[in-house]
Amino acid sequence: MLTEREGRILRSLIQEYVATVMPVASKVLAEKYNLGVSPATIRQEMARLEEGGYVIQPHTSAGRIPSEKGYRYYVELLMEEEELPEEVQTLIRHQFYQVAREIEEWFQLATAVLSRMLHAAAFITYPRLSQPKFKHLELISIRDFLVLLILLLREAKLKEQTLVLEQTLSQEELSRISRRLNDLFAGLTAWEIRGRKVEFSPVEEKVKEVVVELMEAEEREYEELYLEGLRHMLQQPEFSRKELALQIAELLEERHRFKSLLSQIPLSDKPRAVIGSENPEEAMHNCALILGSYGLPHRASGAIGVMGPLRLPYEQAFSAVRFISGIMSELVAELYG
Amino acid sequence: MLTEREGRILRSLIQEYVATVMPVASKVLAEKYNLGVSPATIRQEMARLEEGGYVIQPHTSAGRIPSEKGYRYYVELLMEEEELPEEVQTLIRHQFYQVAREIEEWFQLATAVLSRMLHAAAFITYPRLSQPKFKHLELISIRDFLVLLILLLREAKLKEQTLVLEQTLSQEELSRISRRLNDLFAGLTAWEIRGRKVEFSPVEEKVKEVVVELMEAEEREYEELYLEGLRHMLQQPEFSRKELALQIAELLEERHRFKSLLSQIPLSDKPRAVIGSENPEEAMHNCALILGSYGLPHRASGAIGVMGPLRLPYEQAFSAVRFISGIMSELVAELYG
DNA sequence: GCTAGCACTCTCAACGCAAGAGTGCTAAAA
DNA sequence: TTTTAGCACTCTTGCGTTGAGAGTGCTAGC
Repeated sequence: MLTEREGRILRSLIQEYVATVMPVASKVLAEKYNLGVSPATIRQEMARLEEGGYVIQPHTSAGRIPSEKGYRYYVELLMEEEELPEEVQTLIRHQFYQVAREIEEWFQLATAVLSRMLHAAAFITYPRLSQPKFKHLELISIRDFLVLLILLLREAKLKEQTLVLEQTLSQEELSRISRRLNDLFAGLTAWEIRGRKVEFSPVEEKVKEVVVELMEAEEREYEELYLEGLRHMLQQPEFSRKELALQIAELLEERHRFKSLLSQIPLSDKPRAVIGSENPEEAMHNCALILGSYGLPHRASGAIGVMGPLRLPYEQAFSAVRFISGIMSELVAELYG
Repeated sequence: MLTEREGRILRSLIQEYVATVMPVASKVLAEKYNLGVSPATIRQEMARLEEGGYVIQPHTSAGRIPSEKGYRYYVELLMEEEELPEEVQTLIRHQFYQVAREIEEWFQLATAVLSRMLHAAAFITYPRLSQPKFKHLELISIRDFLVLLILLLREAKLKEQTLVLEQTLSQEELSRISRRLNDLFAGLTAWEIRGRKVEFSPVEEKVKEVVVELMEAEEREYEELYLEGLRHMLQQPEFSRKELALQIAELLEERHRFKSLLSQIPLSDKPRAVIGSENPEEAMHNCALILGSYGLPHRASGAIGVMGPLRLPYEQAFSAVRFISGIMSELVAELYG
């Protein structure tokens, strides 16, 4: 626990560092932030902050930069959380009501806004249910034995798959089958469908199998992930060392790695920060993540967040993520009741 | 037009440069490629190649590197095109028959194979028809006024859109409407649907409008693009200068820019190379593109290709793209008859 | 407890220098 | 006439030196 003055100095130091990306000297702190003490005093305090591990001195004759511990302390205790300015809020809301009523459009917009605002990458996942439920299926004859199965889940998630049947069926027969299965499966989970003890024709049996598989796959993992603004993140000077940038690019290209990373971090109603080596993924030890959730808790919620260098404008990031996730929640609630 | 010996030297030089990424000296050419002449002679020839603009000398005491013109000449006249080795072909074919019968899976695999094989980024677009034709539509009630419209086109492309109606309709009524429209629109193009002079109810009219819009949007541009292996490309030493790498990352993140770039280059049955400044997009003046097509000509064809540094293994790239596009053509033909 | 002053340390850019690589040219050989 | 051996020349690259500048830690006095 830091004294009040140590805290003030740490806060100023972080703000200055976030703005300038250069080690911060005692002199500039004394000049720019009216701390009411001389550089010499600040130097003494900084030495103690360093002892405590909150700041780091790259070399003897340099200023200090915040450490992970410093950022963590800042996020926890020093940050003055604020709402986005009213004008910005209306501006963003406006944009959301101008695009089409489609979840992909919202994703696109949400990530674009976050990414541009924070000069970081932004991402969002599909809203996900712990137990996806069957809503509707449709079978459409493509040609000969080939049939397209379209499966709609309760949470408005659409899946498709082509099937190869042993025999050719007319569109009428297919429609009859899909009507029957729609009646039987309405509102059920994958597990409940498996347990349904009814006589099925071989074709129906096959369709049922595929439906269950698709639903179980859906249960297992986050669905497609929207990611945008990688370029903003990689422009930041901390990623000028090429290997760093590559590690990140690699991680994000292997979507499943990033997705499984997200599912390791429990979501809460408030956005939380994952700073540097707190992150299970080694490639992200030089990054900070602000991760929030949106949607209807326990029904259809997804993750949303930004990813940037450790030197993130944390206040802004928190309020932006909070605000956008709020909007997304409203939109999702409106659409899926 | 180069003499036979100049050609041999240029070819050796390019091969050596592609392998080592360092300016090529006369001595190593004489040693490694049995050209039957001494370094001194090679030096004279290289001086003439440089006069002709086929090679460049980074500075006086360095070897030569190929210029764009040199690469172009190589691709046109010097390259010995060859098939991929038999084993590799069977290996790849095998992989294709192991994944699910789904176009996305094939895309994923095709780009992964190309990208890994050539250490470059690989991409593929959906097969596209000059005139998409209506196949089937489905209306599914979501809640209150909200309806999900699913539109399937002849070329097995699925589109979806939510509609807001003025009134609540039951699933039965929706099914009746979709049956009627399916009968009326079967096999028609957007233009033909517009011309259909039939009495429509307001709801039907609205659905028709959306269908036509979706189909026209489909006509206008390439559909979603699969891109993979950006990391392989950016690992190449020519992209160690950060700005270059960033330009590319930026270009590829703005998908529409890349797509419109692709539609500017006419597709032919043979893969073609777009080298450096031949590319209309400035950010790609340091890249080479090998661009092929696949699918059924004039019916459902898409673009497929790789993108790497100028120093691409051109023979391999051509044969790989040719081979994979062949496989994709077979698969598409099989699926869409 | 705070601060002015000063010595100390470390980085960074500039400079010079020597080694090495590869060429172009010339004169002799084929 | 063409090829080649030999050599001088040029340019890059790496390394060590040096001086300026930045920022600190410490100490003594307020």
